[in-house]
Amino acid sequence: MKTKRVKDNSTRAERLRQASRARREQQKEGLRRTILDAAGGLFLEHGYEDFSLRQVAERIGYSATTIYRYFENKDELLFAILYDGFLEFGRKLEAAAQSTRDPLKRIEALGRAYIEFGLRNPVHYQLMFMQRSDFLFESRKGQNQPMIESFNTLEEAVKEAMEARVIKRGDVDAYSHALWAAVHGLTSLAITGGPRFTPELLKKSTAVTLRLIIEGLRPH
Amino acid sequence: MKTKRVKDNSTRAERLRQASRARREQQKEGLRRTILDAAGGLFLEHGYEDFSLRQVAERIGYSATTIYRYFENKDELLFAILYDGFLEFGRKLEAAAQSTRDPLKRIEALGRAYIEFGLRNPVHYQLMFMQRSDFLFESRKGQNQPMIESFNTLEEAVKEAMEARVIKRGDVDAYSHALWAAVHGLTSLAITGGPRFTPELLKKSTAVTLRLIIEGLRPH
Amino acid sequence: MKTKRVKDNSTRAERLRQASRARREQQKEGLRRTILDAAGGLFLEHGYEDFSLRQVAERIGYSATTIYRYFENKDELLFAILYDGFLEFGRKLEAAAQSTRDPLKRIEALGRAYIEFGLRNPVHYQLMFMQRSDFLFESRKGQNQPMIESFNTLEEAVKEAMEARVIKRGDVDAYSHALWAAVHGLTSLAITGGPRFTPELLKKSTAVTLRLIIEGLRPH
Amino acid sequence: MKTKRVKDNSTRAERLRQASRARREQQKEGLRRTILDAAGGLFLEHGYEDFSLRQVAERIGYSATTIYRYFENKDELLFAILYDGFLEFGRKLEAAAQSTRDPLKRIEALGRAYIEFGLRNPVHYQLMFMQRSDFLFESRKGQNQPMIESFNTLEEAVKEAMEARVIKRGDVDAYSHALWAAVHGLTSLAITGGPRFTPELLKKSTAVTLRLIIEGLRPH
DNA sequence: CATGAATGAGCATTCATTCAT
DNA sequence: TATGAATGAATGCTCATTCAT
Repeated sequence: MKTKRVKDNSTRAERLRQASRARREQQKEGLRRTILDAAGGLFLEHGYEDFSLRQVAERIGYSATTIYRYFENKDELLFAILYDGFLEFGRKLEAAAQSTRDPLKRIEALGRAYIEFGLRNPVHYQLMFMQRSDFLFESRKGQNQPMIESFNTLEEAVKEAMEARVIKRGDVDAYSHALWAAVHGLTSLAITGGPRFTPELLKKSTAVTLRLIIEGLRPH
Repeated sequence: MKTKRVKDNSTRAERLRQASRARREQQKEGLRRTILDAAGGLFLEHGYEDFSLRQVAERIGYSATTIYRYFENKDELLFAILYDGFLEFGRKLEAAAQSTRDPLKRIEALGRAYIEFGLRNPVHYQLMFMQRSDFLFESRKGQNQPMIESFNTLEEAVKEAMEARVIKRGDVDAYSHALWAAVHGLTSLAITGGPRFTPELLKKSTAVTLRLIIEGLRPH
Repeated sequence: MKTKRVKDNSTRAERLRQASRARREQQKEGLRRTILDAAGGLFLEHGYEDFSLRQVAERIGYSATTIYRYFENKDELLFAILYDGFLEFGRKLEAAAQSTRDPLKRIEALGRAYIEFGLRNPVHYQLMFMQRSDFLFESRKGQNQPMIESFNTLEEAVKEAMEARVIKRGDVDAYSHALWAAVHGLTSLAITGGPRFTPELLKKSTAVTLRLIIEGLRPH
Repeated sequence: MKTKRVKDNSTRAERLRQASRARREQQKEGLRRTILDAAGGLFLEHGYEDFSLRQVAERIGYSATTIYRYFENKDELLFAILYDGFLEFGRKLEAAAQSTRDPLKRIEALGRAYIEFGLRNPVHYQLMFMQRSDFLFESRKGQNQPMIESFNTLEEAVKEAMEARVIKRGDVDAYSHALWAAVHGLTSLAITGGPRFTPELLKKSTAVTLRLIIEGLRPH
């Protein structure tokens, strides 16, 4: 909604300098990345709706048309962000899963990794889990594999813990979703909540949430 | 005001006029609701961004201009939805809080009421908790009371339960947020998740989530 | 142009009070006048373009529809202002003409009266002489008599002064137009000029302009 | 910039590219002018209020959006006209001032130049002197220099004439404004007056007005 | 590889006006 | 006498996208 749009306060000169920097970076890494990053930035600052290719173009100091060299259209660009997000997300969860052999600690590690990912990559997180993004997958059936795999990592951990008898017997699927819900709830509230969620509150709540869930999962 | 002036010896004409006015007012209220509902529907279908007064108008079969008779502008319309949501939300939580005297059961009831509200009013829920809606409150300082009260209801329940020693001692604030996060996580995932979250899965997960949290909260 | 529009700073309450006052006045004098006055006020404040029946209606505390009881449409309202202006203008010039028997002083008196009218009735003056108002006369052929008469008053005075040999012989028409131009120039600059034309400057310039013209008109 | 790098051994391709760019730029400047002219035309025909970018677009046979490639927004377009006007106006006055060394003739020349400018550029003149155009300068502080300079040219001429004793001693400021008022009066009446001001009448009145003022200014 | 030119569609909002009551 | 309800048309402006170069 226009109402929300905040005019970019940076002067034209500043924007150009930024753009120039962007150009330099591009030589190293490819314009594609630059676009992706700029898009992410805008996303974060102005939200989903006030995110236009035009603005991305201006920010990176290239013409709007140029973006079309790298992404077929807006959705494609959005999908690229989304997909990148899922890849990184998968990597982080995997790493967490392998960080310990203790099934219970693994669950906790997964939870922490999840939350941390969201807080560090709010743009991706929003696109991945807080927005209707079905339409982005529509013409890309099967490409949502990464999301499924990530959930599998979680589920696997729950199953193993259950088999190791360190958590109560029960419906693995339901347990996994409950776990997911808990960490997602915290993450998304933190992202949307703005100033309400101070770092301290967040830390406290994270610890408590994870402890509660783990505690709840334990036998007895 | 004329109603007050005459006691009962209003002429037939007057009574008719009154009736007519009442009817008109009811009609007016009617269209207002219609608009609100249509807006909600669009919101749900197309998401936050693709929601325009134009579309609302078309959907209800009125001209776009007409909407302005009922809402001063787009934000006002959005705010109306939001506000309605908070009122109903508050009512539901309050009702849940008073549905039982057992502190532990009260917490569970609150959780269930929360989730249920979200699932039954996804439009409102999205606007209330899944979107940056600060800007709607910006020019309406003080009107976000309902939101605060609702959270208080939750916190109060946690505090009482703690005082009654049915849950572990601990940081009330953190516990409350953790509880909130858990129910919000489930609710929001269910809303965004689309078909993935089947009614059964949802039911299962809800039960499990609440049990986990409650279990986790219990002493020992 | 919207750019120029300045939001009405008065609170709603104030506006209502104003409206109520307007209502009372109406009982004495007729709503027609109230509308005319409010229209003039808006005209003055917001300029020609940002002048809407809607705003007039709001200002006087009546519905927009009501205005149509008194004026067939916007142009009619505009014309009424214009016409009123010409009537009053004619009266003022006539009075000035009859205020003295000295032909030279009469010319000066006319000039002063002209300028004074413009400064006291800037709204009317703008509509009468500073705007394309042909279209208002289009369907009212013959109703622009007052304007012609006013000019005649001027021309008559010039002619008499010439016959009385107190001013140089010459083209009466050209002299009259030159005189008109001089006072119009001052008046219109003063109206548009905003703060540039301070009261002092105005006074000085008025005196000088009239003296210059009169001086120039004198034989030798 | 490439033009600078190679001395003359530019390849044929490069030269072509240069030419193409130049042509394009010329075309660009061309369309800019076309827009400006069309805007001016509309202005003249329909007046200030009924002047919309849409209409300009339609008139030149381009989409409304296209205009935004050439002018950031409506105000910018208006300002461009205004500014062009002031530049040309300044040039014309300056030329008139330098056309003679006789102080009295210079004043007359300035007056003639003024009127002539107005009649030849009615659009610009209206925007410059017959309309509230402050708001266009609002965000462009300091850019209204040309207007001030022009008035200075006038005032300077008056001052010099006074020092040369060819006009009466008196308040330079007041004299200048009186002079300005006289020529402005004639010019603006001619512009608004439509058919009433025939070329002959205009010529006559111009001559008379200037003679009157000059005559009035002369000592004795 | 990158751009400039251009557009059609859309949006929020305001306006003059009509009609039934 | 006055109003509430409603509308079609217009406005300034932004957006995603295409096309030729």
